[in-house]
Amino acid sequence: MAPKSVGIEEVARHAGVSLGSVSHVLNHPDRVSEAMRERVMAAIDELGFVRNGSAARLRANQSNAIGLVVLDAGNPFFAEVGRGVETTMEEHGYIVMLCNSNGSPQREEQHLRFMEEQRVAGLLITPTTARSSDTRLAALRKRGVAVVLVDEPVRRQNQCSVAVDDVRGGELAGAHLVDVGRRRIVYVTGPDDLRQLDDRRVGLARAVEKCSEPVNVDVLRLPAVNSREGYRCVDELLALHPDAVFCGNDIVALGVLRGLIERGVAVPDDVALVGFDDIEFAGMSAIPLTSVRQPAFGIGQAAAQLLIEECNGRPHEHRQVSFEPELIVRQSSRA
Amino acid sequence: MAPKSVGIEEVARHAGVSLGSVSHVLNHPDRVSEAMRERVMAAIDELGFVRNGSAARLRANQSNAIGLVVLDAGNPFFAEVGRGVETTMEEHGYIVMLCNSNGSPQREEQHLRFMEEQRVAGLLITPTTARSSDTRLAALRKRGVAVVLVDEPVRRQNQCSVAVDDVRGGELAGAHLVDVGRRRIVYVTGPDDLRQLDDRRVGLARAVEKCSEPVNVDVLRLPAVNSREGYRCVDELLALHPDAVFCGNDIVALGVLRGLIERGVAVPDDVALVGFDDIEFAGMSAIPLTSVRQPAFGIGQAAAQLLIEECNGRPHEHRQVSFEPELIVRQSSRA
DNA sequence: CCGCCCGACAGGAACGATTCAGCCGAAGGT
DNA sequence: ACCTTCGGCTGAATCGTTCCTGTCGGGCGG
Repeated sequence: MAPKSVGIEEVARHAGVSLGSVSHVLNHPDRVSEAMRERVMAAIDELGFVRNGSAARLRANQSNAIGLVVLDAGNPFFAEVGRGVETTMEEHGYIVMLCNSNGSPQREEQHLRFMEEQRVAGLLITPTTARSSDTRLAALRKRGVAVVLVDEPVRRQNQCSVAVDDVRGGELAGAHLVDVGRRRIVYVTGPDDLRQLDDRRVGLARAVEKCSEPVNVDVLRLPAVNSREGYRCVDELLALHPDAVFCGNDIVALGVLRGLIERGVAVPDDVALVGFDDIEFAGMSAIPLTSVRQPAFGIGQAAAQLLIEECNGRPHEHRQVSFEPELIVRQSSRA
Repeated sequence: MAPKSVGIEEVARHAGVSLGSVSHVLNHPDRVSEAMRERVMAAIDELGFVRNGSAARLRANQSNAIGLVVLDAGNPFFAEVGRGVETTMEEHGYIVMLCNSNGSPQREEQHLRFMEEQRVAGLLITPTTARSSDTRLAALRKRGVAVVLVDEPVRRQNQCSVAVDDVRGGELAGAHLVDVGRRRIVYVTGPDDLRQLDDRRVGLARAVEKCSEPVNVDVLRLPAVNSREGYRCVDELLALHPDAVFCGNDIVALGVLRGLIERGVAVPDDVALVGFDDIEFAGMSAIPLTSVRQPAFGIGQAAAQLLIEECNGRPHEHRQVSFEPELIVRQSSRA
């Protein structure tokens, strides 16, 4: 079937030059004469030669690809982060391989191993759980792979990271809900090991403590953080008789919102609703959603920038970039 | 700096066995004794060995990775297709590399070349434009790479493809709008070379022709197919005085919807609105959006299935899978 | 005119895993 | 007791590039 894949050698023969010269044309066009370049290029086109990246990397022991492992590629927030990463990486000649861990440590593990086998130059990752990822990431770093944590806070000083202060974000949301007079808040979160979601809960709790009147906070834990689960949990949610609901992210909030509307619950009059991320659709939902904005695109860009610095191996100081979250108040929680 | 990356040879030495045996343990665990396997595994763990995928592929000249190149990774429709692909591929031990062409042929070209250099086993692609992609895809196929077109209709019989009948989808939408008494329809589309969007327009035109009364159809072309552009174009859109708007996809429709609402246009009374794709958020928007559903997850699964068949090289007959679109009527276009 | 230097190219040794032919020793058949 | 067989293992050849070392010829200074 395969028409004897053509290698650099055949190109050389066809152009009547040596093997090494072909390589030079490809990698150091400035070091060869014009005539040579043209001859070789002609042969390449004619034979339809494509360089074998595996062989090249085997020899060079590094590639121009970087890996991006996200928690949920279907979440517009991460899609936007990805766009930021790609934009920056493209400018620097890197290729981005996007992998989706779907919040599953096993899948994450699988992807990381693959990346490691591919000898990627660097890795951007939103870890599923700090514990499970730490050892593998340490191993990667020891092997010389640059690693930048995305959407993960300063844990230790020995690594680069980009994050939004999730606690602060939760606090903003909580303070706002208390402000508009809510006293029975339910926090809707996901599987118990997602750090971001937990930090937001902590922030909420902190804001609530500052209130002079007593405020009740319940937590509703979903098996997965997506619209469907948000929609499904509404009965359970209403059983807690909240006057406000704060969701760990917008896609859950949108699911919840739909459920509330279907049951005739008035938003925000009966129940105020606040999400997190401020994805594009938050402002377009049935009742425009109050949300805590994260600068997704900027996060991606910043992470890519850090990774590039680290890849270039300059005497590199690990840095932690932190973005401030911003509360965007819309109709779903107005007084 | 890298601590002398450990190779298979060092593992062999450490375990006191031959180099070939280590390879056997990794690739044909059934052909070696229990004792050997344990010894080698211990050495691997101890040294933190990770196989060099480049070397392996160089020798084998094929990998277990497949590429997925989509038009817009930020569009929930493609995200869902991606999920379908990943789910199926994972079951068969393949790794999916997701690349985003963002509708740009250059970027697509860049990604395709990268994939080719990587010697991926197969490729799933939603081409930007048929013309620009055709020659490169043909080259890939000639080189023995399986290629399946995603969301692209039966163009020729010599390739696999998975698609939804976009013309039919457009027809469904058009017939519906005519049914609910609309006579001044604007079709909102994107850059002129996107096949899907054009097919939908053709379907719309076909439906309109069947109407006994005269129906006016205008076309509004946006520079990009996203919410922002949809939102921006509303003034221009309203200048055409439509009583119905059909958008090439849901994300544009959601942008348009937001613009209409802000301007106090009553939906569906003044203007009926229909989208395409039926993404998850369509049903959750300010005014639930009528949309033409595509089974995104199923499309991804089917495409992956075809690709796997083709990869396995069985005497493979190229097949074209076609899904039927389904009109989901919601409030945005109800009579 | 001779030697030197320099640019342009040729040739070949890695890179690390795979795989195949071959080897060895034990078990089984005659 | 000898030959065959077979499982389990070894070692070397191999994949396609890269990059370093060598060679060759021409230009230039002495």
